[in-house]
Amino acid sequence: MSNATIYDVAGAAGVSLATVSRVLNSPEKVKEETRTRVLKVIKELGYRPNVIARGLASRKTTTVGVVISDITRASVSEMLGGIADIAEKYKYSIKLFTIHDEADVLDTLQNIVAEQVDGILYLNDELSDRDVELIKRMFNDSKIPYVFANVATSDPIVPTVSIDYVKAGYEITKKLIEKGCKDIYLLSTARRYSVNDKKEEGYTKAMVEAKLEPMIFRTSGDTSINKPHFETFFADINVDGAIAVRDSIAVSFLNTAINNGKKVPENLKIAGFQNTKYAALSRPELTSIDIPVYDIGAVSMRLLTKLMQSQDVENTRIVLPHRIIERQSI
Amino acid sequence: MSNATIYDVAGAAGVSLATVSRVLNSPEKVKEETRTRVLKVIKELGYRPNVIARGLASRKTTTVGVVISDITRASVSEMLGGIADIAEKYKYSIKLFTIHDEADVLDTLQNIVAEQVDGILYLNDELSDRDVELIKRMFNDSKIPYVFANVATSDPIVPTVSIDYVKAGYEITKKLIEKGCKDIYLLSTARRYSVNDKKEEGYTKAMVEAKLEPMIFRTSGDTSINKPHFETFFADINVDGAIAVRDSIAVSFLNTAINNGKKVPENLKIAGFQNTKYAALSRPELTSIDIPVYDIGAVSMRLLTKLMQSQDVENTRIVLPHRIIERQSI
DNA sequence: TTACATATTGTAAGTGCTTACAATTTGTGT
DNA sequence: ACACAAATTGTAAGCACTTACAATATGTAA
Repeated sequence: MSNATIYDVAGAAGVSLATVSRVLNSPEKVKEETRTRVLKVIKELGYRPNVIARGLASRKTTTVGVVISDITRASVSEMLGGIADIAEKYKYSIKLFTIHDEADVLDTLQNIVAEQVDGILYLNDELSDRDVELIKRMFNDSKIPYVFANVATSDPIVPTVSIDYVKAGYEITKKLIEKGCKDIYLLSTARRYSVNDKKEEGYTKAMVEAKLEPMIFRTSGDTSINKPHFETFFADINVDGAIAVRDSIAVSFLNTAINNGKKVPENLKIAGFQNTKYAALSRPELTSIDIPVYDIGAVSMRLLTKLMQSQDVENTRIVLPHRIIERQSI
Repeated sequence: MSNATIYDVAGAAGVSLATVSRVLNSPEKVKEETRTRVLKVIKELGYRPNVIARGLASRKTTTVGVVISDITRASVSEMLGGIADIAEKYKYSIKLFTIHDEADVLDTLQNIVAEQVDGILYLNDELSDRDVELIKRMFNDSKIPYVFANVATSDPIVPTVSIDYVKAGYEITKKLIEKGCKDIYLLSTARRYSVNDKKEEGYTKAMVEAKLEPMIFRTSGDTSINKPHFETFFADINVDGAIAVRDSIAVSFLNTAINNGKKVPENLKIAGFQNTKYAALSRPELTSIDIPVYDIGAVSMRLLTKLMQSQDVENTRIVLPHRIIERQSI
């Protein structure tokens, strides 16, 4: 079927292959009459230009590489949703690259470059400033436009779409303090993520301002691990407020608390981050910082398209708004 | 940097470009000595073959297309995880294609074919038999190997990796009956999914066998919609057992039930499907059918690689095992 | 009608690789 | 040292497009 080539079309339409190519790429350069004739043949033959050949000849693949570490995380897949929608709109294809921390990052990136993508979207909230610097240099060298999505970096140059995690951490902490909490814990991950560091920064700032002692409890993001961890927590710790860096951690903590006789929100107020489905599916429902993950994906893809088409971009460091979704848990 | 071409390598190594190509593609055909020399130059120049040019010349792109509808669903992203891991192992790249029901499916598929992928993985539990037939014909025409992942089809030929959803539905229903439930509802989606139809089939079979009345309640998969829906449910309906086609629906139902004074599992036993994180994060914890979603992805990708390399495949319809994870909710 | 600008189309040279085939080198047995 | 086969390397023709440049057709004003 649709394995017709541009030659077949040219032959059937009685024109040269260059004309067919023009009909597809710069139709205004072709006389109306022949254009419609060629288009008719194209439709009849079900012709679709071979994307690979086009990519080789034009040195553009209309493909973007999306680099992710763990796709199964809810925030990542939702971001991908936003990316996919915008990519489709601008006719870009998406090539997925997973990167593992054990692996040689530079090596993987070189592979990505060899894939001839037109641009790269890097989603990774675990990136340190040093990583960012490394990756940035690599992409600059190969002159491929790139955008970091949901990466907290202090580099003032790299194109980034994210939210102000420090502010978010500060605000939710302040809110708990206003509600009368004194012993507020931040439930964070054992492994360091740059965005979680920012949340911690905001939390700490609010606590110190209120002359309260900041207390960070680190555990795993895995429910089966953090649950027993939380069990021991209630045995000997005094707590009337908790902010978790992820909703799933917050819900796990909330369940354990209630099983240990705590009343939420009366004795203990809990909030999460991300406003995922978990928040709406807990009992009581969880207060959470809504992070526009889908939008982060969509906006970063949009920014990348501008960069790829070397349009002027006024601001390459976009901070999206967040807001506190107040539910029953505080 | 790494924008060296095969000519550069050939020049620097003092061989023809054909030899360089051989070093990369069939190293046994080139003398040990020159091979090491060429490899050394390759490393020095940081040369990586241009994947696009290679694809054009060899008519193989070592890329698979993965077709999905809604990537944000937990089961989909987890499947993608399995796919990505196996793809990496066999050095295949992944190109993502999202397909919307409003859109012209055939048109989208033709685009995918034009992308010159070596194989296609179709993830979509919403597919009807008629859809499958259509898609199958399309792929056969263009001679591209394909595998359906997590699609329930009665077609005996199409390569598929899935689980026995009828059996799963039957088993969980039977389990509730054994535990003494009489008024067991199946909570399904308003929109029809082929896999949900299978679950319903198994449920109905078990109910009829036990001389109980099968009752299917259809609602949205969206919590904010099904929650009020469930509220009205308890006003005038007698129920002592519920099986939901998704964990998130089960948890939403469970929360509403408890808020309406039901005791779970004493008065009401609830089970879900998929054994996602939601199941472990509900209170009480949710019994659920564990569906090896990651494995479905991994196995289907493995099957596809075999098909792409036209290896003999004994069985192209793979049924993976499921099992009931019994927790506190039944 | 002619000269010239402009619109339209065709020709052919890439794009960076693979691979069939030809040419050359090497090794073997005599 | 020679004939021949096998191993190794090189030459060149694609692969299916894009695009600069050339060629031709068309339109306009004098």
